[in-house]
Amino acid sequence: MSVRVRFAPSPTGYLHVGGLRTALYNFLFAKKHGGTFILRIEDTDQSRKVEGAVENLITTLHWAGIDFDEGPGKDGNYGPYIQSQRLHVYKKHAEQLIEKGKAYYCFCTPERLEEVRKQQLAAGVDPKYDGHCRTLPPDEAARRVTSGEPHVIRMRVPDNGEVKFTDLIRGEVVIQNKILDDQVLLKSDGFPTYHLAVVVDDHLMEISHVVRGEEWLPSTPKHILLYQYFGWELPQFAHLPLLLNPDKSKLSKRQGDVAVEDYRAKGYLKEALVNFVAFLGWNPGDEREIFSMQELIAEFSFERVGKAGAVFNIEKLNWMNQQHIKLRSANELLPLVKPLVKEKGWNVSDEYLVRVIDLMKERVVVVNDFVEACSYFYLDPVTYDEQARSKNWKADTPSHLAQLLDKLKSLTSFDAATVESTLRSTAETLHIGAGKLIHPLRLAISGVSHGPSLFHMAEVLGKETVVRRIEQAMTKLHEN
RNA sequence: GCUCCCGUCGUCUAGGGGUUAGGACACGAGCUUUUCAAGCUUGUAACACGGGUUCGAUUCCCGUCGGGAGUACCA
Repeated sequence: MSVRVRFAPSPTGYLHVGGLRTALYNFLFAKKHGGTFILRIEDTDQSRKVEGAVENLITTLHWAGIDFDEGPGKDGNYGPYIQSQRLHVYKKHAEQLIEKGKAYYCFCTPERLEEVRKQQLAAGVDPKYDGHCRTLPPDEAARRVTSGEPHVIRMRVPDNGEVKFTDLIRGEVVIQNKILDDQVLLKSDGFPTYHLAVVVDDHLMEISHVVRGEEWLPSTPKHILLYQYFGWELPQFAHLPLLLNPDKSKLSKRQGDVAVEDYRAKGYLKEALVNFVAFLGWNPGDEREIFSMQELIAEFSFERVGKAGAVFNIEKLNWMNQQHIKLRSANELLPLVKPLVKEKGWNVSDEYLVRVIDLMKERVVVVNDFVEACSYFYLDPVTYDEQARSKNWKADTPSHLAQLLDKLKSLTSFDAATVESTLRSTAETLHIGAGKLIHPLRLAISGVSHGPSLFHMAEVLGKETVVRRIEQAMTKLHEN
């Protein structure tokens, strides 16, 4: 049997990192088994529809390297892939169930339902549909439907018995029918509910494995009942553990960023985010942690997916991002850094930027740090770190620096080694430690006390800039 | 409330009837070093609890507790 899996988000906003992981596991599983990965849009709730959300979803998935084989704009033979375009399909199937006696028309108003619920709650009973329309004679129901009375279609759940199924991740799960509600399948606006739409679409699209979040586990028995009512073969189910906030509740906005594009905007690499999210609930069984998409595909399996929820831990993501940045060459990083520099209005050549990236690569966490954490590569310092100044800028510093400046000015080549030997020989002549020149020089040319190798920094900055900044520092730091 | 799921360092996790319970992030110390990182070495830190089963349970069973999810004409 060929593997066909799907990622089926509702277009209610942006791609959530939890959604990214669900999509990723589906994708990995499909690719590993030479299967098909499908994107299906579950937009059956008109009130929650957000303009542009589908496009955004597709763009973000593509950014992450998760491309679908079938989906909106990429037709296989199972389209359309947007549920709002399949309304007639659901209606037909709901009616089929009515004919079989497995579903029935319900004319209860929302007000009555609300009232019933209230009473049940007050009486300490489980809130559940009371079956008011369950026994309506079919001809009467049909008459009321044709007369245009508002109605929904509900599934008829057996009063007893149980539903048993095997989840690829959780093993055997058993649920008693009697706790299941007569779920609405077709809403009064003619749209299906999730429960009808997934089952119908998963069957029609020949989905072999339903891989989704754990929040669907409790409603899976309803879906299984529907498969049985239709006489369809069951797919395999795999319910993924949830992604959690630091306080262990289901990952949500409010406690941090949840949109994939937020992480992208902050300068996280797609490789890092994918790698990180893959490891939230899965591991290869050994001690390797840094994985490429290809490696994930090669090694992924549901057997190695855990059952417990996983806290989304930014610290670890930061570390992984560093690792992936170090794995990339400066040239590969260039296209990511360039737009950020442009945005700042800084005008530097690609060649220069590559040298900056090379110097900073080992000390940034996110790509944005290439511009945020080292502005001295682009602008002369306007302020000087006070702590560093008081520690390293002594009374005799200006005269020492003046000597160094003279020698630097006369240099014909300004590579790191030359600058270093010049500085060291100057220190020797002055009978002072090299540190007496090194620290002030760093402060003068960068304004701060930390950063890449001083001599390489000087080389990249160039003689002209270094000379200018030393002179600036000597006047500015004198004023205080 | 009810139903279901889950429970190894703070976090992500490996492991599994007998182990010095392993790794990673974070944190501490050291080395390196012109600084900051990185890197290397190293330290602190975990089997939720109570009963069983067993020669022996962290591992298997039951219960308790804890956490989460679901309980809609939302997905």
